[in-house]
Amino acid sequence: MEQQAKPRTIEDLATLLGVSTMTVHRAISGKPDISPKTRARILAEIERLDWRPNIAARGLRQGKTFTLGILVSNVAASFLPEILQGVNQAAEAKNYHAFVSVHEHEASRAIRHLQTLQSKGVDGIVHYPTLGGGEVATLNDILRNTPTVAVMRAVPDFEGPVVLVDDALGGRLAAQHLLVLGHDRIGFLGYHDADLSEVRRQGFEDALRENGVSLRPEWTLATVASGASPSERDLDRLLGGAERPTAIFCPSDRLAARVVQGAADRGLRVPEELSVMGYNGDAWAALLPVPLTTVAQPRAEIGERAAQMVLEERTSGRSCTLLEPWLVARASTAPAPIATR
Amino acid sequence: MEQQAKPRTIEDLATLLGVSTMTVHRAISGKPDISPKTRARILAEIERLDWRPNIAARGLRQGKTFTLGILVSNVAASFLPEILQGVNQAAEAKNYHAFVSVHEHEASRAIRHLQTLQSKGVDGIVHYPTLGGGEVATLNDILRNTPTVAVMRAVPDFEGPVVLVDDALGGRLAAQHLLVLGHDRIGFLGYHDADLSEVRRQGFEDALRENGVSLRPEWTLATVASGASPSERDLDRLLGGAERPTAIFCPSDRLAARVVQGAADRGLRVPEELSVMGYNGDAWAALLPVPLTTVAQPRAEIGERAAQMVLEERTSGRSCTLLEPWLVARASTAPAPIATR
DNA sequence: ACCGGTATGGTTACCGGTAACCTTAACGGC
DNA sequence: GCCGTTAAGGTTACCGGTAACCATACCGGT
Repeated sequence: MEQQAKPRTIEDLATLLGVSTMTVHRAISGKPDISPKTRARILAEIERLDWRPNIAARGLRQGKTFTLGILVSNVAASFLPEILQGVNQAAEAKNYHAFVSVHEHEASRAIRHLQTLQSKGVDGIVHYPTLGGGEVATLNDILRNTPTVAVMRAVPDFEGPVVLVDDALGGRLAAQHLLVLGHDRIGFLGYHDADLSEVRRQGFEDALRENGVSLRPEWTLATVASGASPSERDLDRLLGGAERPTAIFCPSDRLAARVVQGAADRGLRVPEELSVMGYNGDAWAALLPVPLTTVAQPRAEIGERAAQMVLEERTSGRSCTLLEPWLVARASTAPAPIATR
Repeated sequence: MEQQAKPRTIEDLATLLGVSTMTVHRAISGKPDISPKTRARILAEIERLDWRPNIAARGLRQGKTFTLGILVSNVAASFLPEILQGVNQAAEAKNYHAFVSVHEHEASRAIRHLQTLQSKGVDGIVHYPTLGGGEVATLNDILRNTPTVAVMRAVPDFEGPVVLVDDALGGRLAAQHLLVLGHDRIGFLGYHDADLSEVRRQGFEDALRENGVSLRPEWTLATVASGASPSERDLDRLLGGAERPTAIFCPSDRLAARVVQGAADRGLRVPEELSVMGYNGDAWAALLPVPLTTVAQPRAEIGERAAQMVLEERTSGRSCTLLEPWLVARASTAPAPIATR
């Protein structure tokens, strides 16, 4: 039983089958000018011999690689898996292959990866921008040749399309929820170095004010470094005084979870004595001892939209897709306690 | 001020500079037969014009792409970010570009991605196997042409090299820790569908037995589906009886965290009345109200080793690198309480 | 003046596919 | 019998780089 040598190239295969490379090509590409019988025979042999074309060579000739590059800082970010899933799905639906490049928060690496992606000839790039903007120049440069879209975060000088979730609206939703529950002594604990935090706070505050409730300055802290935890001092300021809020809004679930814990440490019951709201809709936040009320985002859809925009080719300049977050009410919020002062 | 057209190909560039493509090539490749002056001039122009070669074309000619593909189920898995970081670093140290392909736990997608990676001509593949083995045939097939290494998990029929952490040793370390603390009423709560869980339990049990302590069958549960949480029934069985263990070992931090919570729900103090051990060294486990004692793994090193093995080309058949885990003692374990029975 | 060697650079073919174009045989119509 | 048409397939050039080989100028030595 002689083992047939595996054909490596389309030419090997053609020789093996006694036809020309073009005929093989017609069989695999669905192009006409080949008899159904011949096509069937060739496809069967390809299957049997487990041959696959060299995608790089095809891409070189066609000027198209059916490939989508995704550039992110780090896959640990809680919402990235779902965004990637969205991108993947939209890409595969159009027969594209999507892959992820990680830059670990280093601008030089991000730039290098962007250039590599372009050099590899990807048909589009989806970027989740987290760097201060050190890569924006490169990004704009690449944008001129390769469709590129940013997701989740608006970058000041980036000239390409963006897919965002309306963070101001998210803040408003949080405010409405607390207003309906009758709260009027309300605080905020956010990040000092994350633009998202500020936008969410702004929407939150606006909605409160429109309803005649003010966000108390003495209970409005934006002191935490993103990725860090609030200090005990911050928690004391919010929860330690005789005078304290009945509800606190945080622009992330992580922060909210810490506030809940800080409240517990100080003997405050959540939600009976204190309502706490998070943001993001992280899955783990539903599994906490006190499941968090939060504002959720359509993560998979962000990815899908981004992929679609990138692949639709209409380089119609800077467009911005704005998706809507929604409220997920769980156990960390409750009607405001009767004022006891 | 006329805007100079950007050269797209090496030929455009050569024409623009009044030299041949070969001279440009010599400048960028570091090959000899070019004067330092000419090289400097060309490199300067390349910089100025922001030209980069087409990597696909280069790869086609050289039969090498300086690219490494990583295939994983889902980037949400807690330890993947660090493994990816390790792979990335090792790859970049050798001027390779590493990227990640996600199959979302679907065998058909995994197979398709593996084939795509090979078709793209990657120089190596790092795979984190989570599927039941449906992709192993494809994997072995691809292995014949492209160096491939599996990480973290041993797959029965996979014929290529593997980088593993010694889970049995991890179990033994956990056992030793509890033995030193004087525990002899010990339980286990693990997964029923994860081989890792079983191996860790085995090592744990072996080390206990060698020291004359038995892992009580009535407190040894492997009932949880991986990814799920233990049922209240399971927790009751471990913690609810009058007769109960003084220490419990879990093969993951997630599980251990739930046990700690279950203990709190039942009025048991951790670690005074119950010691709980986790596994994985997840960062968040240090931030819990009771920081978890756990067995940590050299995650970045796993990635580095895998990348090195793949890139070192020595296709010396099935080799297996075994790395060692270590114990991280935190607050969830303490000396065994005085027996009160 | 001629030769060989070196320094520098150009030419050609090729990697593995595909687009554009060319070839052949069979058939039908008049 | 001749021509046009079509079905089915083959040939050639090309995508953008690079390996292998070729060409020229200039040098010192005899």
